[in-house]
This record gives sequence, structure tokens and C-alpha cells, in this order.
Amino acid sequence: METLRERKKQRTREALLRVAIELFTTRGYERTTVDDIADAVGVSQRTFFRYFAGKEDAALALDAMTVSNFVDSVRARPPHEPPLEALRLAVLEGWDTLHEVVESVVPVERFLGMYRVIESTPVLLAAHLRRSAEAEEVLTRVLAEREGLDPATDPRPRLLVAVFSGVMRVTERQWSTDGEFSLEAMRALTVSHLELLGPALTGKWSPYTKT
Amino acid sequence: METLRERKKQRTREALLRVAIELFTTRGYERTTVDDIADAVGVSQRTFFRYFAGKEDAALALDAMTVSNFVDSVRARPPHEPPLEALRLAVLEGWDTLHEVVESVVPVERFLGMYRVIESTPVLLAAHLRRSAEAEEVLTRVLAEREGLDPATDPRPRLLVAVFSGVMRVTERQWSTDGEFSLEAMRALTVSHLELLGPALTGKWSPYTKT
DNA sequence: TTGTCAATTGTCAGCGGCTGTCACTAGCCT
DNA sequence: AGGCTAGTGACAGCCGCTGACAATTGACAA
Repeated sequence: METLRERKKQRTREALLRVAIELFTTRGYERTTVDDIADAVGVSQRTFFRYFAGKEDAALALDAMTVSNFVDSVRARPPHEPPLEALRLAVLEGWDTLHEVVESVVPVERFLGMYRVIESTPVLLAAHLRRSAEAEEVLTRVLAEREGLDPATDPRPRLLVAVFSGVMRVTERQWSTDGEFSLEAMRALTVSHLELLGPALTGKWSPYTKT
Repeated sequence: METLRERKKQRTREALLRVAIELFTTRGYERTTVDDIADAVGVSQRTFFRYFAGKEDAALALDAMTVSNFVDSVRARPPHEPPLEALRLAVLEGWDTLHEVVESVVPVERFLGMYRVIESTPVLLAAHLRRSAEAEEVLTRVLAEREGLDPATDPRPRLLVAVFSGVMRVTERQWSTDGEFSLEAMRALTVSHLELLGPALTGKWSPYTKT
């Protein structure tokens, strides 16, 4: 049981986030001012900045939730799995549990909408990529510990994570630009791209047939 | 022979860029205002924005030069080379020819300094990553054409480029945080990391010994 | 309950990045 | 020399964001 103050804070934050996402996905990110959001919620602009580090922060809040959900999944993978396999299964697990993670704030639909906004807004995409880079750092440490390696001296965990993230980045991007914009589609793309990882590296590219 | 107007424009732009880099590397990016730069050059703030799309743009101008130099190198690789090998050799070529590309504006030393600024300034790092993503798109098209593939339907060129870029990103980062901050060190790191690409993916990580 | 303390908020002022506008200056060209 | 145009400066203004301070509101004990 929480205090009234905490509940109020929670409600304000969620209201701000919900309105922000609503406006970003309808009007667009750049065409939405912080004042718009604050006014729609009925708080001062200053209050918005007390809940979010910046406009970006609100736009990427959902993304941050899914990322930390994914990282948690990686941590929870059984230690006997090879690292790449653990990442692969964790990311699929992440998609499967996305509802529970996101739905507490907005319907999954809105999440997908925000994804398109992020991909199509340069400044948001940039911020998203930087956060992904930070996540890579965390994943590197997790994997290194799993395997008993020191990430400061052994570059291999970091390299693996970078390669994996590169594939996921391609997947994200194709997903957001494709017409098929569902979680199932994302899942299928993930599987397909990771299967292509090995063959794509050889450079002996046999004719490609869609699966 | 160019007209006087064009020479003047060129000089103004270079002056702005030089001063910007000077201030960014000494005072730091955030602690340098556009007014500082404009005043130091002796032009109005408005003029700065006529030469650069933003403060970021000036900070990443050198980086943009090296990127396009690298892309050109890839285009010039003999077509019989496997894609990954073409990328590998092109990036090494890029480091070797960096002097000629950059020295026309500032000494290579300053370039290295700006690199550290970029890596340590969140907003710059974000912008840098986004530009890298754009470069990946270009490289994808170049490689796809080399191999006679259609990047719209065949994800393999894009995947290869993403993997390669991931490795280079790790290399950049380690380079910028290592003490050894020379082009030779960067070259060595590049070679070493690309050699580790295959072994790092297997996940059967034998004890690591530095080369 | 009531009074005190701490947390939350609103208001105001201000900085810095960035843009539109418009008049003015300086190079170009005949 | 004089008209044309590219480039510049000056000004006003929007927006993101921050610090400071006062006002309000919930928490908690007397």
C-alpha cells in the first residue's frame, strides 16, 4: 500500500506519458511542444521536466521499458546456453511478453505507433541508437560474467553483442518500414535474420529465396 | 580559378569549422555556444547557421569527411573481392589516407581530439550513431550492386554491413577510451577485431590471449 | 485536530539553439 | 558606371530546458 502522494505522482507521470505518446503519434514529435503536453494534462511545463529528463525521454520511455525487459530476459536465461542462443531466445521472449510490460501504460498498438515515430524522426532515432549502445554495454557485462570472462581485456563478448545488436537493428528498421507491422511479423523477421547471420558473413551469396 | 565570392565563402566556412573544433576540444562541446564561435570568427550567429545546419553539424564535419572517404574507398575496391574483405581493406585504406582528407582543414591531432569529444558527449554520440546508420544504408546499396543483388528483397547485404559496422563501432569505442590514441593503434585494433569476428560468434570461447 | 515539516507544484526569469524576415552591403557582369 | 544578386547583419520570436523562490498540499506526531 502506497501513500497518497506516491499514487498522485504515479498518476501524473502516467498521464503525461499517455498524452505525450498520443500527441507524438498523431501530430508528430516535432510538431508537439512540451507546453502542448503539459497543458493537455493540466500541469505546468516545469512539472513535465520534473518527471522526464526531456521531450526525448518521454518519447523513448516505452522503448526503455522493453529494453530493460529484454535485458532481464537475458539475465534469466539458463547458464548452459551458448551466448548467442541466449540472446536469441531472450529477444523472442521479449516480444512474447511485450503486452504485459507495455499494456500497463498504453495499448500495444500505441507502442507500435511510437516505434514508427522514432524511426522517422532523426533526433529520436539518434537518441534511440545511443540508448541501444548503452544497452549493449550492459549486455556485454552480463554475457562476460556468464562465461567467466573479463570484458575489459577480452573483446569477444562485446563483439558478439555488437553483431547481435546490428542484426536486431536491421530487423527493427525493416519491420518499421514494412507494411506488416505486428509482433508476429517482428518475431518472424528476428528468426529469419538470425538464421541468415552465418550465411550473410561468408560473402558467397547464393541466390536468395524468401522463407 | 574561382570567383572571389566563392573563395570568401570557403574561407569563412573553414574559419568557422576551425574555431568550432578548437573550442569544442578545449572548452568542451556543451560549454561552447554558437555565439562563442561566431564572435571568435567575427561573423554573426545567423551566418554560422547559414554554413552549418546546427552546432552538431560543425562538430561532426570532420567525421563526415572520413566517412565519405571510406565509402569512396569501398566503391573503388576491385569487384572480385568478397564483400567483407572489400569493407575490411577499404576501412584500413581509410585510416591510411586520413591525413590527406583531414589535414586540409585541421591537423590530424585535432581530429583525434574531436573523436574523444564525440564519444564523451551524449548528444554528439547519438548524432554520430545516426549518421553511421545512414552510411550503412549507402554501403548496403554499394555492396548489393557489386554482387548483383536487390537490397530491397535480399537482407543479406544489409546484414553484412550491420555486422561489420558493429565491429567497427566496438573498435572506435575501445580506441577512444584506450590510452593509445594513434592511427596505428586504430589500424591494429581494426585488424584484430575483424579477425575475432568468426571466433566470437561461435560462443565456444577458449581462453583469450592478446595478440 | 492541529501544527509542523517535507514534498510537490506553479510562476517567473533567463539561456542557448535555431528560424524567418528584411534591409543592407559587396562582389559580379554588361 | 549601374543594375543584379549572393551573402550578411540585425532583430524578433519560438522552443527546449534550468534555476530560484514562493505557494500549496500531503504526512506525521503531539
